[in-house]
Amino acid sequence: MKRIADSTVRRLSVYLRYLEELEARSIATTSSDELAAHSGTTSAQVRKDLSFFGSFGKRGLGYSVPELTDRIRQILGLGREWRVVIVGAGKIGSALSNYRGFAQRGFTVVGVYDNDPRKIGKRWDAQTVRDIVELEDDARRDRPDIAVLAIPADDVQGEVDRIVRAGIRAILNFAPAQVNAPPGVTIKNVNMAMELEGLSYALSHRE
Amino acid sequence: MKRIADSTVRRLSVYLRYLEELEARSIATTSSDELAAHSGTTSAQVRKDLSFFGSFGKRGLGYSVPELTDRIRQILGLGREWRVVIVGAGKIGSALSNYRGFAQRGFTVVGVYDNDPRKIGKRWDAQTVRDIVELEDDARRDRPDIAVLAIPADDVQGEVDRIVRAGIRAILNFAPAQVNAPPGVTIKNVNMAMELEGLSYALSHRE
DNA sequence: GCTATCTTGTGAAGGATTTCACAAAGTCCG
DNA sequence: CGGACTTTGTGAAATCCTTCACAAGATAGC
Repeated sequence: MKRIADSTVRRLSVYLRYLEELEARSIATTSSDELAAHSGTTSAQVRKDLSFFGSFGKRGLGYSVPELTDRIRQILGLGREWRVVIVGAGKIGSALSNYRGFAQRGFTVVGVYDNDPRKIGKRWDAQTVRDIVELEDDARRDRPDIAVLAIPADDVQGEVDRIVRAGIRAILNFAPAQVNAPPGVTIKNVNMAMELEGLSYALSHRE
Repeated sequence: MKRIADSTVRRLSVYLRYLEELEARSIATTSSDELAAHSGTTSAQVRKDLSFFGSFGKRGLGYSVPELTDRIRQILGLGREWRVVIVGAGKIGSALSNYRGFAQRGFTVVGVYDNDPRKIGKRWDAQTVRDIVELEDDARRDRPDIAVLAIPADDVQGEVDRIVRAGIRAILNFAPAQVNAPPGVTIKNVNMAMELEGLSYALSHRE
């Protein structure tokens, strides 16, 4: 299959959220126009995005909400459980695992790790914090798919290497640091400093 | 001035982080090649990004670290204090305000708000949580520039409207919801669900 | 001062993404 | 059943962003 742009995948996520809302309200059909209005894009963009994966609508009528919801879930790979480990038993990881959409979409926390002796062994949400050095051994048993990396900026690369050695091939990185991963490992960076600086830039360049 | 791509501004942020590291190590000069290697891009991209704002290097030599650091800080609008209010006294806001780069780059928390009576009046980091209904009045006195919106997905739009009424023109939104702002107000969305779904998509579409 | 070498700054080319615009397919109603 | 209307799916055009490639400016060594 042709490579799909990152921006397309992100928009599918947004469409899905609105579709779930429609489903909860028992609304049976929607249109590219309506999806666009609630997703901050245009109807042509919605149709183009969906067209990469098939044609799910009916001309003149629009899209069946349950069907399109299912299709997008399938496209995004949300039809199964994803096993997640959180590296860094701090506030960000906690916010994430308490987020109700997290479990709802099939993401399950199978372990929480830290390197701080004061945290190891303590209760943290529904988990007990484990020593980060045990990640590689544990991974053989727990088979996590995704690591959420939420540690301070120091030695981010070392932890990325450890995660990769543990056989995990997807990382959500909250540390404000640039990291390299071998090919075959996907990293998404969420960088609050960068976003704030983007706002600072926007505020500074108003005419 | 010509409109600058969002991606360019984000990369400037990354360059700045590396430059600060070089500065801390008292290294006097660097090159587009070196900046690129530490920022996950190419040297041509670095030079092109900088060229939108001027020419800061010396041919054959590279860039002066202190000078380029200053210039990028200026471009990003980091030469001044930015007054920030946090709406939603939860873990995300707390993680953000405890992040050491936050104060370092001139972002100051001038108020924390919530609508939960159990939180209002309580201590939260170095602040006392105030009632969200007071935001508009307080803003006249505190003159915040940026609002960090970190509440659950319900009624995000209502809070955005309140923030805009309070005269704040930049919002960093952590709520997993699409929001509309009037022109002149900049919103950056940080959406963890979206990022996770992006990873799910990547894991599902490996050959 | 001359040559070899380095690295920037930047037009032009190439590639990717978004927008346009319209034929095709379906519904609705008289 | 036919005409008016709606909305999709998609090539083509337009726009935006990245990469290429190289002249020009600067240094260093002899």
